[in-house]
Amino acid sequence: MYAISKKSKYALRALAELARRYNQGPVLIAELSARQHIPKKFLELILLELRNQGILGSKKGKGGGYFLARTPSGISLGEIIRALDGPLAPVPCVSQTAYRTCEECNDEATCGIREVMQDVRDATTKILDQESLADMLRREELLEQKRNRVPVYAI
Amino acid sequence: MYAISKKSKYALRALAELARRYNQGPVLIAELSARQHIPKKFLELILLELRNQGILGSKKGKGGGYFLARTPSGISLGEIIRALDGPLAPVPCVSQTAYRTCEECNDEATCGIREVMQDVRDATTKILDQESLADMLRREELLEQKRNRVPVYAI
DNA sequence: ATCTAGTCTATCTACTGGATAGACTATTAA
DNA sequence: TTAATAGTCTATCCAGTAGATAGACTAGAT
Repeated sequence: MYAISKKSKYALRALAELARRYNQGPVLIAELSARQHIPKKFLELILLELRNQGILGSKKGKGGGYFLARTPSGISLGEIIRALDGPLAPVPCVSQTAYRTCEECNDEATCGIREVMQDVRDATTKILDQESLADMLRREELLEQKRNRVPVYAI
Repeated sequence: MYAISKKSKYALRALAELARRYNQGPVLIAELSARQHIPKKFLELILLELRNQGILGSKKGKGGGYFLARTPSGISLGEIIRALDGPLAPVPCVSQTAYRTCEECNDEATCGIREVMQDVRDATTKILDQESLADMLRREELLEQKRNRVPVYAI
């Protein structure tokens, strides 16, 4: 089913990098592309979209580049994914941000599928809307520490 | 993002109908198609696939048709969706049933995105693998009752 | 035997995800 | 003020998939 597109995944990685370097000035597309192994031209489109959505800011000319428009704790993963992949809901009829009726549903009010899908939506938005870029970086730090405590004894 | 395809949605509706008529003999594709407003030829493919996966049984010839291979409480929504749409995981690198490494991930063990997506996967599989067809029908009954208790006073 | 109904293969169209090319424009440092 | 730099935008492109349809084939019931 694979709900997250490559686009969003690339975006998350690029934004994580920008969050790590928050307040250290603009970062070049070329640099992000190289460090995160993201096709440069594709990344351009992604960053542009994120800028239009108010998540990123940019600066042109020499010394320019992209930077977070807000603090890393003020940007949620849910917001990022919604910006690029649209609504988080598994089916249109349970979307909060882009509701659309199922044309063939005999009666939406008593549809069991819908109720279950609503639960799924609630569960995923709860996670993704709570989790900020800052939270995600914190997770990475913890994972890093954990790995260092459990070294792999191999040559 | 819309994780559930029409195929799965059609399947859920058809299976709900078959669950409602469990132990009442085979049901014709044509009848399922008509009652649930599902394109007949498309439904054929879906039912065939579900049969190959051991979720449905079929009987040929006059008086034939499709029927549930197991009891409605023994078939989970997760199983159905997996059969038609593949793994429930939002990204391949957190799938239990079809793990695939992210080719460009610098270090999967410390990937924050991955950890969050794991949480999302856990949350959705918890719901979908717990919920059986029987549970879903029960939900519909409850919704029905609820509606009858809150009548709409309109002409 | 023959009718009925499921099975299977092939095919089609439209759409979308992922990606690339290249011209254009704004900024800034020299 | 101009050359270099770096972001912006539009146009495409290709492959794969979703959704759907057609028709021949096969097994079973009566």
